[in-house]
Amino acid sequence: MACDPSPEPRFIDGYLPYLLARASHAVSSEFHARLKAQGIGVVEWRVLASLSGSSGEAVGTLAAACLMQQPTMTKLIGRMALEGLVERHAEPGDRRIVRVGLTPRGAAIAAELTEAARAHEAELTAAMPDDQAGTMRALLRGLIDRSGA
Amino acid sequence: MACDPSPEPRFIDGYLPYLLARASHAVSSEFHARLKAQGIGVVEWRVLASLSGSSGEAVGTLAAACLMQQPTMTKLIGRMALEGLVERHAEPGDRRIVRVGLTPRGAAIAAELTEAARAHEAELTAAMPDDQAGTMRALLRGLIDRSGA
DNA sequence: CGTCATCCCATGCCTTTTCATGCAACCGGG
DNA sequence: CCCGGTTGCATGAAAAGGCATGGGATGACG
Repeated sequence: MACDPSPEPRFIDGYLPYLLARASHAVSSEFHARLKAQGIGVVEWRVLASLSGSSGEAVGTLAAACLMQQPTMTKLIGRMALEGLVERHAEPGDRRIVRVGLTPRGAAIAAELTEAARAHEAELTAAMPDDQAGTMRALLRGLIDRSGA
Repeated sequence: MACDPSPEPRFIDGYLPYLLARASHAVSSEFHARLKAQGIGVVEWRVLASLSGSSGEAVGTLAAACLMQQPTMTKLIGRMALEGLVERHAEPGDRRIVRVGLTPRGAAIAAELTEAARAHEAELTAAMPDDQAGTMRALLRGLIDRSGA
C-alpha cells in the first residue's frame, strides 16, 4: 500500500478559490506577456480598460473596479499621468472627488489594447466547446454577486 | 437620446479574464480577511496549503503552484522559516534543489487553516444552486489546461 | 451659522515584489 | 575527463504595494 498513482488528490487541487485563482492567472498570463512586451503593466492595462469609454471615474471607484486599494490607485494614477495616459480633473459640485479620465493618447492605447483583448478572448472562447463561455460568465457573475453581498 | 439606463455595457464587464479576476478576488476576500485577523498573509497561506500533505516541494515548483515568481518565493520561504513554519532540506542526488517542507508547527497551522478553508468553501457551494460547483470546477480546469498548453 | 461626523483623496513609512544577475550543481558531447 | 550549455536557487538595487494617517470638503443637525 505504498504506490499510489493518484492517491489523495491534494486538498488544494479541488479547492474552488484556488481553481479560480489559477484559471485567472493562466487565462491572463498570455495577454499579460503581450502587454509587457509593449511596455505596459498589468495594472495600467486594467485602468485603461476600466476608463475606456468612460468620461471619468473617481479614484476610489476606479480602485475598486481594478481590484486594488485606493492609495495604490492614487500612486498609479500619478505615474500614468506622468506618462500622459490619464489626467485628473476636479468634479464640479464636489471638490473632494478627483475624476480620472483618459488623455487622447491613453484612449488610443486603450482602444488598441482592448481590441487585442477582444481577439484574445475570442481565441479563448473558440477553444471552448459549445456555449461554455456563456455558462462560465453566468456562474462567475453569480459568485461575484453572492460574495459581494 | 441621452438617458440610457444600460446603454453600452462596458467592454470590461463581459470580458472573461476580468470576470475571472473579479470572482477570484470576491470569493477569496472574505477568507483572506480571516487570515489577516490571524496574522497570516495570503501568500503564506498559499504556501502552507500547497505544502500540506506534501513531503516537500522544490522552490521553483512551489512558486509556480502559488502563482508567484521564484525570487519572491525564495524570500517568502526565508521569512516563513524564521517564523518556524517551514524548513529547507537538501535534495539527495541533486544539490541544486532545495526542498521546502512544513515544520510540525507549520503543519498544525496548515491543517487548521485548511479546515477553515473547507468550511468556507462549503458555505460558498451551499449557496450555489444545483451542482453548479461541479460544473464550475470542470470549466475552470478546462481553462487552466488549455491555457497551460 | 457653528459644530461634528463622514467622505475622498493624498502622503509617509515600511514591507514586499520585481528584474536582472550571480553562482553553484548537473548534463551532454568531444 | 573537460567544457559549454542548462537548470535551480539566491541576491541586490529599484519599483511597487500596504497600512495608518493627514487634511480638505460635505452634509446633517441643532
